Amino acid sequence: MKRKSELRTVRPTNAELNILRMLWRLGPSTVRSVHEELSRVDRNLGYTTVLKFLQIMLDKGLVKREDSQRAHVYRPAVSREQTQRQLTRQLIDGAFDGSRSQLVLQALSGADVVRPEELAEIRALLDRLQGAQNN
Amino acid sequence: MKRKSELRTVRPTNAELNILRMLWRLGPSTVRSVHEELSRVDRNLGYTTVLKFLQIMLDKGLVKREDSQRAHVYRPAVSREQTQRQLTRQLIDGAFDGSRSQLVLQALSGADVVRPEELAEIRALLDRLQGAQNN
DNA sequence: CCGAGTATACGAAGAGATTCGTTAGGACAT
DNA sequence: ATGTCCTAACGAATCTCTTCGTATACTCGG
Repeated sequence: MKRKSELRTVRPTNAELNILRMLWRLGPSTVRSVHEELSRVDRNLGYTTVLKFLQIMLDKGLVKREDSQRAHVYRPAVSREQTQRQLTRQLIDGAFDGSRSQLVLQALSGADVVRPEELAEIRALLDRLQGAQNN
Repeated sequence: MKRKSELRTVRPTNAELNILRMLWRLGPSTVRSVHEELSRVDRNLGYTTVLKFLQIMLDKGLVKREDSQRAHVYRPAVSREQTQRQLTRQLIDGAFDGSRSQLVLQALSGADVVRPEELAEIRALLDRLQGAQNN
């Protein structure tokens, strides 16, 4: 069976997200590479399990693959940012009644350390938002 | 069967989260009330489906119930804030490589409108964070 | 050519999530 | 007492997620 029509991007499951994280970090990779990397975190995770997931994800359109070589090479078909947006939106809708800023408050209030550059970046965004609203 | 030992709070599933949202909004409610409210959003959602979920959630420790009346009254056993913390942490770990501020940036950058009070609150938090780090 | 090693493909088991149909019991008006 | 209406309880079907075992096929050194 070939991949489905995918009008919208499919939400990755937890296990799929673990694999996507690796692909985003490693770039195009064989099943073996992904498996080895994942094994660092999760010992006893089978090779064929990872293979199966990549096949499923290919079918869902979450990854692409180059199969001209014997060992197929997989790469993400969705960007990290796109996925972050998607999941963040779902969290906001599901648990924060649609309020972005409530999520921001929640995330910040739990922080103990934030790098200065990030603080600055956040402030810059706030300034832009405020500017946009005052005009 | 009575509820399990629950050392840690169980992660609510999507469907369970929908019901929790209603309970947080409505306060203690009968199955019927919850069902009616949910029906506004999701037509064709069976009454016994909601009932079943509430029973499952009772078993998981996500809700409590008062069954002295014929129509049992359910209320949340987990707070909205607690659940928001839990889910936010999972999102941060799963999709943002553990970086809180990256989530904040993501959430803010998608925003078009943020209420002034919230902006102020966010700034206040930023100030506190910055102060804590400079000392 | 053959066997060891490494790949993919496939199917299926087991757990969890979601959704109801059906059953049975209480309340109450007739 | 009986039928109607509401309620909870239960079991089960279906779907999705997660994980492998097994089969099969390619590659390369001897």
